[in-house]
Formats: sequence, structure tokens, C-alpha cells
Amino acid sequence: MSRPDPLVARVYEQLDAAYHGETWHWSPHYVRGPMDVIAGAVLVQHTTWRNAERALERLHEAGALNPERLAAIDEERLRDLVRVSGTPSVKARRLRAVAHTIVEAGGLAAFLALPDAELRARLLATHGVGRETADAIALYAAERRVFVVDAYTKRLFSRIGVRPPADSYDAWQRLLEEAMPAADATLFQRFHAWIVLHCKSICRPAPRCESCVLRASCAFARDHSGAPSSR
DNA sequence: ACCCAGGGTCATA
DNA sequence: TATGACCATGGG
Repeated sequence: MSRPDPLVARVYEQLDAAYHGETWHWSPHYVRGPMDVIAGAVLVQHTTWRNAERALERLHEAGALNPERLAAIDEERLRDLVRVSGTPSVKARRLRAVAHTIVEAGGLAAFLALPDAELRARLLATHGVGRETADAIALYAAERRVFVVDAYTKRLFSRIGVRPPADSYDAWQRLLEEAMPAADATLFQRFHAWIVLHCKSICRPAPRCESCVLRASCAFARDHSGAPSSR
């Protein structure tokens, strides 16, 4: 294993300084409870949060936002409720699978209290739950110390110039977790949230480096912000 | 009329 | 292990 990369901690400091006043989707103040996070993590797959949230709202209004109801609800009805978030048949099936996993664990409270390894194993064994979705649930619903690696994370750190030896989920996660040895779950919640906010507004496919708080430490920004080079 | 969005599964080689 | 089709809606 390699030594912690000091750039990662610096990026966190800079993002936190820029965004610490913001609220984020899945912050304890924003969500109604863990089921918002769990269902939201599935609904947001390959979609914008805006549309995922609309589906979440429909589920809530239908009284379906709890594992028992989700596991029992008619699949066609569920498809209609989540249609606005795209791939409705896919997401209806996945939501029911997640709900079943929770019920099987003895209910939401028991599920969220599972030991780290058990929680992870049961999530990953659930249809429709891959590593990112499992980690988002572990971090934001069960408050476990895991770094959620998503497309935003890879884009941001790739541009900064921080990359793991292999472009795999595990390698990215290991690099980022080991770079912040003293970080707890709350810090990782904020870190991921700031990355999302930052990538939505600044670090986009067509980036706005001129207004980026990270530009001083970002190789990509130096090449793309129009800043005069040293020659 | 494009292209993309906070993924994951499945088939194929 | 690695790559690509597929899912399907909303917004730029």
C-alpha cells in the first residue's frame, strides 16, 4: 500500500471551506429518514437527483416509502410511481429487492444495526445494488466510514492528477480512504456531498475552471482556464 | 436533434 | 477480466 496522498486532504479542506454552509441531499436535515436515502440511492442510478427526488416524493405520497410496503406493493403500481426517474421496470424491481433484503434482516432498525461486513455483504447480494449504491447506503443511512466512489469522484480527482494504480472501484476507494486516516463517517459524508455539489456546478464535462476553488492545485485547470502559462 | 445524467446486470469473448 | 447493449425519462 502507498502513503496517503496529501493532495486529497487538501482538496477536502478547500471544498469544505467553499461549501460548508450548504445543505445536501441525504444530509440529516434534508431527508425524512433512512428510507429516503436507501430508495434514493437506487432511484438516482444513471439519472439526475432532480428526477430521483420526484419519484421519491411520489412513493412518499403513496405511503410506500417503507420496506414492508415496498416489498409487498404490486410491481406495476411501483413502476408507475417511479417512472419519472427513468428505467421504471428496472428500478421497481431493484426497490423491491432492497426492501426484501431489509425485511429479511428483521426490519429497518435491525438492518441498519448490522455489523459492517454483514451489512455490506447483504447489500451486495441484493439485485440492483452494486458497490456505489451499497456504499452510499452504508455511509448516509447506516453512518459507516466508507468513501463513496462515483463518476464525479473519478472525474474530479483525475483532473487534479490523483489516480490509483488501477481504475477499479476498490483501488479508488482504498486510495481515498487511506488518504484521510483520521476521517470519520461524518467527514466522508461531507466530502462526498461537496464533490457532488462541486461537480454539478464547476467540474462538469465542460468545466468552469475560472471560478474553481481547486484551480491552484489542479493540473487540468492550469491547462484549461485560459490562465497564462509561465512562459 | 442531439447528448448526458451520482449504475448495474447480463451476454459475450 | 473486459467490453458493450440495455434500461427510459427529463433537461440542456
